[in-house]
Amino acid sequence: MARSSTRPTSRDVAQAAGVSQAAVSLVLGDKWRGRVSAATAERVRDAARELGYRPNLAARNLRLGHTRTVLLVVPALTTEFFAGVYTGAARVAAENGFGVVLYPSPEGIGPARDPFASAQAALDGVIASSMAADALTAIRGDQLPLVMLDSDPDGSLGAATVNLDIADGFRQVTDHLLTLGHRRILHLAADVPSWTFEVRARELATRMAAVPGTHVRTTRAPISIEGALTATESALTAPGPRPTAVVCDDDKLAAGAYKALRRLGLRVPDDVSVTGVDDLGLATAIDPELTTVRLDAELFGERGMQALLAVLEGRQPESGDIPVRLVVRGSTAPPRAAQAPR
Amino acid sequence: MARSSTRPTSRDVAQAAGVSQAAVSLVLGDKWRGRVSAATAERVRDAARELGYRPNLAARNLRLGHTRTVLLVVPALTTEFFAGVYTGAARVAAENGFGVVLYPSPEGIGPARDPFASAQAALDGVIASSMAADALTAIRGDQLPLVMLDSDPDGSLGAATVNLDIADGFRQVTDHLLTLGHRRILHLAADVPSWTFEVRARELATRMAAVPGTHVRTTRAPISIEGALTATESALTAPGPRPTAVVCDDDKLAAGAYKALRRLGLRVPDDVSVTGVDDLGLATAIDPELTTVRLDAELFGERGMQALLAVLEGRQPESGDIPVRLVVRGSTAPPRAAQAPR
DNA sequence: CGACGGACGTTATACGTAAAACGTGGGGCT
DNA sequence: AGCCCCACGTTTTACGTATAACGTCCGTCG
Repeated sequence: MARSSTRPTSRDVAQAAGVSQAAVSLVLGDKWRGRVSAATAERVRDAARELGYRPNLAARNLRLGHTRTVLLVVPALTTEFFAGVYTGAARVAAENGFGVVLYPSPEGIGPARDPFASAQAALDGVIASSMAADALTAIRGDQLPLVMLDSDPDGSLGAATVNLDIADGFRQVTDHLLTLGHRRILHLAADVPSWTFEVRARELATRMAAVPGTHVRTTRAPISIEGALTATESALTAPGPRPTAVVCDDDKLAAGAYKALRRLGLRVPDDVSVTGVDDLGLATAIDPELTTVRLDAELFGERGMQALLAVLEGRQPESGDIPVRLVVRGSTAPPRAAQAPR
Repeated sequence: MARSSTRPTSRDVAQAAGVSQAAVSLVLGDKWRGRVSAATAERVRDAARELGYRPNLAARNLRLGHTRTVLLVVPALTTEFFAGVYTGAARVAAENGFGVVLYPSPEGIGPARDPFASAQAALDGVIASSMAADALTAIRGDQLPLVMLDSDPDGSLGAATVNLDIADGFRQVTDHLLTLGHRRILHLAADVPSWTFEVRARELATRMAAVPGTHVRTTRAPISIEGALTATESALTAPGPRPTAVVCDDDKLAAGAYKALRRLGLRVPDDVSVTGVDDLGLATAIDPELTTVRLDAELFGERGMQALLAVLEGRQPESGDIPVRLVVRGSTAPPRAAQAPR
């Protein structure tokens, strides 16, 4: 496991395998048929794996004169629509050995920059959302400087983290609902394995447990309107006293909850209060407007980048969670029972 | 204007300026103080400009051993939230001489690919949305193979285009509303200079003009809920007979129209019908669910990529617009007048 | 008057890869 | 027996850049 501080090159692999650099290139480029014996090829591959060899893309691109990479320019605000465009393009690209990189045209990114300055790539570091969990193992393969967004600060990755203070957000939500008089809460949780969602569940549970006579039920749903709809519908038609409030991990889940409640003939907020998290456009598009925890996505990104810069310069990244704020709108009100005379 | 078929290198610039390649590197790297005379430096810069010199980033990266580029890994579906994350990160990055490239973690992009395979960059070609108009001039600076999405097919750019058949979509919308009995329509148009929006206005106008006794009014709004709200509100409170239907260029505009109508005490679809374009999550999140033109974003992306591949291989890109389909939901109904007995 | 240093450049080199050009030994064919 | 060609590699080169190391020429100072 003794690794040199510098990345292994094809020459290192060659030395380890006892062959020339050219042989390594042939084997790894899968052009060795009839040029290298199968046994030698195997030895080369083993050595490459052993050393954790990754070809230097800058060198390859320079040599080849092309990059098999394509740029997709999309309007500044990456909407769901263009996310789909990207997915389709990336699929076809992958099938053809191409890669796709997104370049959202800049807006408020300082002076108008050369659209291609951003597109050089090969990486000095990585900022990763904890929700993109599947990519993480591969990321650790390289030992690139890494900053995790919204990940367990004590996680095993040993990476710097930048977190939203989502625990405080859920504290605010819980206090708001308790103050209004709610005692039975349904937690519509995102069915995604991520630290940030675990925190939400834990915070809601402990906060409620501190108040006698309260009750929390949890139901999980994928982050989609359909998923939230069915999950909420079945949770609310279950036997037992009906919750007076639905706390959702996400605005989109809240939108699904709205639809479920409508379908059940219940009104928001008169019969049931609803809260979300994010405060994107959706929160004010639905009726009534959603009481939700506002996350400052841009600040989040800035802090993530600053942390990565710190790591790259050998400094200690700034610590401290990013504050969040509950925005109270029309979807929360005192429960019926509380409105009735005692 | 006679350009060599291959990109000029720093050596070409050197030759043109009558100096060595090293001098070019010094001047362009702004490290020439006390090493090169001001006059020579000026000559070098002129030559570089003249030849349209662009440094080869692969070579630079190889030489420097770093790239000043960072990867942001986001969950597969690039949501508005992560668009904000990107914006913030990109701003800080730009201030520090870094670039940011988006890598949405793949989902349904064939076999799980190396997360970094996509991130090599330096470009073979470009796919550009016509809405990212500001970036286009710079794009033409390089003479990279270019595919435009939803752009004027006869445009001056001389680039390949891939278009949605949005004209047919608006034909379907118009016919749907005419069949229901609507005669007075408000067109809530996107205030964005783009071919695709021009087509919508034109198609609606000509289609309606073919039917006597019909009338279209147009009001423009930025693509946001707030913008749509105020535009719709003022358009509907203007003097004259009230439109019985609002045709929106976009689902988000439709959501704004909903809010304006609610504020005016009008019900959808009983008092006013509403249509949109896109059919994203928003269309079914609002109540009633929106009658809208469904655009197949993924197919759009695939076709864009295929076209670019064709251009790169010297083939003729496949032609033919991408079909779209009107999805009828609860936001359209016959107007009151048509329901009344004749 | 000799040498010294600043102004102005140039030459040479390395980054890591891909692949063309170049061996070399031995088995099979004529 | 002589030759060729195949299996199996190696040596060498080039991609375009940044920069360390190395000249010159001339004015100036001791």
